[in-house]
Amino acid sequence: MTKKVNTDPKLINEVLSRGVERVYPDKTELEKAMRSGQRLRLYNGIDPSGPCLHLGHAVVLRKLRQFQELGHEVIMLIGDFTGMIGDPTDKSATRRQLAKQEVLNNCQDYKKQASHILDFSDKDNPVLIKYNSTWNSKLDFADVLDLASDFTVQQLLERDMFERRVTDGKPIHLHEFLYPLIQGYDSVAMAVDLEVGGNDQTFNMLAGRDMVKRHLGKEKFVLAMKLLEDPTGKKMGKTEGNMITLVDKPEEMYGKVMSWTDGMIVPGFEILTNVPMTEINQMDAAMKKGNPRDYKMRLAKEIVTGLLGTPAAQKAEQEFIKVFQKKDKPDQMSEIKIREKKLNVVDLFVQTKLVSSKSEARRLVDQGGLLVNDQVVKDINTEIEVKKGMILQRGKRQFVRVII
RNA sequence: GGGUCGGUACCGAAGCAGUCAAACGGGGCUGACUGUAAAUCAGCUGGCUUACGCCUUCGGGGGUGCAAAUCCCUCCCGGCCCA
Repeated sequence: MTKKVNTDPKLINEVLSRGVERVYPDKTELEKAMRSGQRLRLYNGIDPSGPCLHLGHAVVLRKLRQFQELGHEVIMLIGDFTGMIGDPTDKSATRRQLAKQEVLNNCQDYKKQASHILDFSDKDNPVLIKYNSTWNSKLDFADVLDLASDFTVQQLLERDMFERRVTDGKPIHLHEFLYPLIQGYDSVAMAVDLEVGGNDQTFNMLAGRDMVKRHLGKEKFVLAMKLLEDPTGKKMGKTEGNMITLVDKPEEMYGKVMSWTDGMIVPGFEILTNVPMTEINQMDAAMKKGNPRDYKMRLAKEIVTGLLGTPAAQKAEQEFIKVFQKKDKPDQMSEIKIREKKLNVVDLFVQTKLVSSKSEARRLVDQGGLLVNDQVVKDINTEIEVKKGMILQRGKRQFVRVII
């Protein structure tokens, strides 16, 4: 506890309000603690359900980064234990082993991906990585029962997700029910002062707060972040295809941001960039008169810059203007070797993997969605002479270059 | 343990012997339009086939029948109620 933390009230206020949905028990209490010079230990837990972190994670990680910069002790917790028992359909032992391997694989790259945002190698105050299997796998049944006695069934049922499932007559598995306990125990095991997470995690984070109070006799603050979504509640690319992951190419990131609804622009600036709030408010006002597209382009550029740096962002923007505004071709596209000299369109596109089946290729030809060197293919019987450098295109955004 | 309802395509959800590759909604794809890859509108959305048509699919397995997602048997999984 010799390390100094920054107690600048203005900075603290910014950290505790920007992109923040709510602080529990309340903001002033946490503010007081931070101003006192106390070095807080805080963390965010990541569920290793997929191989890639995405922008939703970035929102929370960015908040952690701000705490790191203030000098607080930041932990990135990987929920490898919780992740392993996560899927209720996996019942057999062999499947569970597989799941374990998968979870490990998923975790592997998290550090690398998160290092776009967090600093793990800072000499004075690096972000620490922990795995919750470290302590969870040591608990025995008696320990679990002891922890379980902290809560009543009614308390756990309060979670809206459970409530809904009960009214819908959907199953709730017992281990899902215990999730808040397991997650809450992380807070106890690490003896943290603060947990940061998305507001969808509020229930679990608060369960942890209760447990810390009971077992360690201290306050654990909870900071719930706003989620990445349109203010109208419209979800923002939550489906896999549209989710922006931290391993996406800059061009992809930029393009995906551009496909967000206009309503996402202001929240996006708030939670994913460092553009000052005053400026964001100005833009908000200006946007109502002008063309939101330009502000969205700035947002896309800011986001890519924040994650991958300025050069990448500039390139991505140029590419976007080229391909989508001027309807030109991208500079780089994937390439494929074709052996045959002459092929039917359908077979040709199947080989490039631009389409997944012959039927799909036929459908797309019907719809005018397949192009060879800018020419729309009109007839599925068309024979194509395969030439080097030939450009095959599906729809507006998928290209492949033939290299023979 | 008893009763009862249910398991359908990527997801949600209709269908309950032939006209079912299976309504509808979401998602995805393509097109038109546009300031955008937004919104809106239109089409498409199991596979093979130029097409006629054929093949695979409705929890698993086995039956009945000219014909099954639809009926019967059995197994697996779940909801609700009773104990």
